[in-house]
Amino acid sequence: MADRPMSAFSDEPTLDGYIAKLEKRSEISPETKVAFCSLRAQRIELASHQDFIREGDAVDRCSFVEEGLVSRYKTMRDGGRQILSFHLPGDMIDLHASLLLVADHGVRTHVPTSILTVAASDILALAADYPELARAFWFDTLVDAAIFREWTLNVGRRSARQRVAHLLMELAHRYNQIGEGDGRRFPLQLIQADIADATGLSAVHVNRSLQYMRGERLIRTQGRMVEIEDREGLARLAEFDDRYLHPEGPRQHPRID
Amino acid sequence: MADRPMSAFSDEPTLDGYIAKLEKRSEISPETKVAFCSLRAQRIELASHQDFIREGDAVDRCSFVEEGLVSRYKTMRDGGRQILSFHLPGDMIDLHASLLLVADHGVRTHVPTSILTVAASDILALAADYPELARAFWFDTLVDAAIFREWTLNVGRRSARQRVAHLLMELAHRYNQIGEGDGRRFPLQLIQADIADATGLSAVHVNRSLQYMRGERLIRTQGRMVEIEDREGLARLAEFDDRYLHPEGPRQHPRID
DNA sequence: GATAAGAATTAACTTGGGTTAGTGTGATTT
DNA sequence: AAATCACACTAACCCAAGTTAATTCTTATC
Repeated sequence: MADRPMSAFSDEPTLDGYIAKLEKRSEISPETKVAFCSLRAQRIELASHQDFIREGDAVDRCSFVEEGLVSRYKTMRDGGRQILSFHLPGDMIDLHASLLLVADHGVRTHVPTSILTVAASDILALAADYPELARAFWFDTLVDAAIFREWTLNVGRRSARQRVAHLLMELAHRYNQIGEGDGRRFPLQLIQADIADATGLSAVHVNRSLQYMRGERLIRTQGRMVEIEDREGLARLAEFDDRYLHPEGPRQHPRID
Repeated sequence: MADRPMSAFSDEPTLDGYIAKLEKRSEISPETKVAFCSLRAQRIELASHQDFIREGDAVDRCSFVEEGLVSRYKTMRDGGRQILSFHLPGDMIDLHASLLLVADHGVRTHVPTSILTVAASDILALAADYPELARAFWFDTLVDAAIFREWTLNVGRRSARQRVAHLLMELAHRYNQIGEGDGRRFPLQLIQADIADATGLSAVHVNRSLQYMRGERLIRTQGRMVEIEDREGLARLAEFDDRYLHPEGPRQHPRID
């Protein structure tokens, strides 16, 4: 958390992070921006490894990560956990709460995290009034789905080393997208048991995989920071292709009258 | 295919199947229905095990399954395939084509299949004019994402037997939703290698898993038909909970002015 | 009804990753 | 500076699932 000092938090909860993300993808008119930013948001501050939403909870608010790191996960009867996605600052989580009524998965933090929540009904009303936003929300949902597909491939068909390598590549890319690091260095705010939960492996085997990658000079770690030493090598190992992250934004000017 | 005779195909491609699906979830006004059904659709007839879309293809049309069965999949360099989802008659596939430009996965048939395609720009224009439809498309995308999440759990954390059992339960439910079978019997239009691709297993191990389930009197098979003998038992084995299929439709009357 | 092709099944053997039960190690707390 | 805690790391052993390859069984097709 050293990179983003607590002093950066304004007292008034603002949704600037998400707007910044939208603007990277397509132009947003000033009116839309004003309307979105005037949503009444509530800030929630959570400690590390805290449940924010539990599976089965009724949900009526959508949430954004302002600062920190959260994951969405499902659990098995035997306690096994599968992490489904990670959400970095500026990400909207639980956009689905706007249309679905019950959470089919949990959300929890991995570091001290600040979350902003907005009433789902406000999001829907806004989507009805500003087609630009409706499209942006839909696009967000589509990218979400694309990432889930890639994760299904990851845990379904890749070897342990590939799975861990792929996760590291994804995180490096996504931290880069939000302006942290250069696509090679990023703060790995996860313990090895978390990586295991995300990759469908045991913590012990995650450790073995990380050591293999260090031994092959693909990555280096110093404390919580990861540095990708050999980008091509790691990408080759992971069969990583960043297209599924859809950094380019939605199709433009789609209306043909 | 015996259940749905080829004669059921009208000569004019119609999108009735999808409309029927939407109407199960929420009321659709007659005008919206007319507007949707007047979309210019093209029908494509495909043989069994044919690629319809290949990974990396530029996509500018959205497609619906009229009759048959298709899957979306990703492939590995070594030829390994991971099926990401199945699509039954009435399902919209590649709704994401309306906003994303390149397919990040392939689509192929498993039996002779008839597909209807509509220009992505027409879909977007319609979504802009009929908020009802925009919401329906978004909801569809959310349910899609929910199914991908469940599949990630399936291949990431469940045992081989559980994975296969879970897939059978999902298919039984979905065929039931579209009025085929009673939730116990359904046509399994997949070879064991397909099940392997969907569950992240080898075909041999799928065979072992199926035999286990037959031995435990959980399922019975006759040719391509599967009958679930012990619904509770299979659900328990699979840890199946149908909520992720969201049969209930989207949140109603969400607008609060 | 012979032939061929496509699937399902079986068996023998291998292996990647899980499990258990530890031992470091560096940060906090007292 | 001892004690505690959380996490990283190791080693020994095990097993679920993969691999290969041969053998039925089914289904089309001629």
